[in-house]
Amino acid sequence: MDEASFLAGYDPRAYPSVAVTVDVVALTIRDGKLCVLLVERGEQPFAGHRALPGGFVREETLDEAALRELAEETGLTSGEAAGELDRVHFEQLRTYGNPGRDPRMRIVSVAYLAFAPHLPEPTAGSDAAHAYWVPVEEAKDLAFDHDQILADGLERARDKLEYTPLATAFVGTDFTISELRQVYAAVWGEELHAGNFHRKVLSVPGFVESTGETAARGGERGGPKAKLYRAGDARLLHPALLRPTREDRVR
Amino acid sequence: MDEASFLAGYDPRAYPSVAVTVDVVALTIRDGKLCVLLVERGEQPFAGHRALPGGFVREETLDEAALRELAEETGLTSGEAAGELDRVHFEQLRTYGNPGRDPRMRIVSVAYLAFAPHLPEPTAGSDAAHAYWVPVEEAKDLAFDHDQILADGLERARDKLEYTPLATAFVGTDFTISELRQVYAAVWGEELHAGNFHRKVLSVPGFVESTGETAARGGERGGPKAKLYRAGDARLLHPALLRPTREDRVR
DNA sequence: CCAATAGTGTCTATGAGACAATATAAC
DNA sequence: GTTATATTGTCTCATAGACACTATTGG
Repeated sequence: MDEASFLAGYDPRAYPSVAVTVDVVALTIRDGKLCVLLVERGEQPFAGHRALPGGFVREETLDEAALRELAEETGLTSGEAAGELDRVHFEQLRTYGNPGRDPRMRIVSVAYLAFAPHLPEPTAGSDAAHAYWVPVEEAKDLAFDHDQILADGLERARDKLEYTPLATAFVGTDFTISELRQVYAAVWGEELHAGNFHRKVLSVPGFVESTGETAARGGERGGPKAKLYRAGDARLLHPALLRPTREDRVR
Repeated sequence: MDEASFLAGYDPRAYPSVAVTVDVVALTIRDGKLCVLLVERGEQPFAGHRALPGGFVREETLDEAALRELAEETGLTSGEAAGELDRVHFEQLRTYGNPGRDPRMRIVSVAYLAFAPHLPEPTAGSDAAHAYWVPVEEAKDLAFDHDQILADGLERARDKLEYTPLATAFVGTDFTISELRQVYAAVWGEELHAGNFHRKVLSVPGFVESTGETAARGGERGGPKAKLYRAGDARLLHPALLRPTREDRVR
């Protein structure tokens, strides 16, 4: 029986109540580490545990709900700070709806993935005082099934770095090739050969384009001033930047 | 405010009622064409239109709901025919929840993608009498946002053929390289060079393994008897079988 | 000066794809 | 026999990655 004929004959409110929420895996890079935005839970269940930011879906699209939740948790809801959210890349990750994933009632949660260049630390005193960035390797024992959601989000992020220009969502509008390489290193958790990476990025059509400008200064410990680039118009990278040591992932 | 603290303070039943359904994009190959399973709608809205099979989620996981719906629509619910479903590859596609996607109420639908070797035509007289396989290029003007869901499913399927052994889900347990090539041709909608495809498939570790057997007979119009293979243990293809003419998809 | 980094050059191994060649089986 | 198909061979070009080298800048 299809959805509609079912609907025509039944009142859905007669069914056990189901709630729909969004949860957001928001990733950024701070101090060379890949970090995820977490909130502190003060109440049962999972009091004292950390969780992904999220909340109920209102009269809005799922995408809007996810963006709203991120804005609320980061405190970037107004003023010039709200503009920061414009550069955040958003995409739906996956939906989690196992019975029992929330001990109180049936909750179906649509998880989103967000990639941010460098959002500020949520400031104390705001609504978001209980939210903060945590290096992903320290984000363990999250509430509900959020460990799984985070793991799925990280896997997606690592995969998409290979064949999309997603990495540019983690840096400013103007960036050096080294900065881009550090994004890959942080997300993949391994160093990349600077020379080969440099040549490869420039060889992918539409990945980056030169601004003609040069960085204000060299590296912290010396080195020439790097050229600046901005994101190109490619939506897919071809050829892709395959990550090393993918043999493990094959079987 | 996160999901849980919100829950603690609010009765979700006070919110506008939201229903959760699953819709299934079930694909198979019949007569060399990629086909999708559709159901005929007899009632408003969208009476006379076709739709993807789907229905409400019950006290079960989302995956179970999708599998159940497919079983009901294909009539493969009992006996030896039910075993056919064991070889169906299932994966979650995406969730659709825009307000207004169903004109009657807020419905959030979790879409699934199913790849089947060769399911029988749903038999008349069963519950599934109103369901049938349709070549994807003829599947237009579907109910609700199902055109979009189908398009997303096809895009996913085409992508996954590149880097996963998904194509083996469309053929029997034993198959020839030519049969595998015809799967790629049907899903990608373009012919592939037989010689290069052959060598490439065999060069990917874990994609296929020889059975040692040979097909009972040659091609319909002549040719040698092909060797038989079965799916290997690879979960990802490396190197990938990149599809031709991907330049269009880059920008 | 010294150390670190940006950027380029070179070499090798591998894969993609065009094309050709050979062998086998249906009709 | 004729034709289509399975399978293998060969050649060329592009790319990945290892490694080396030069130039530039901060300290």
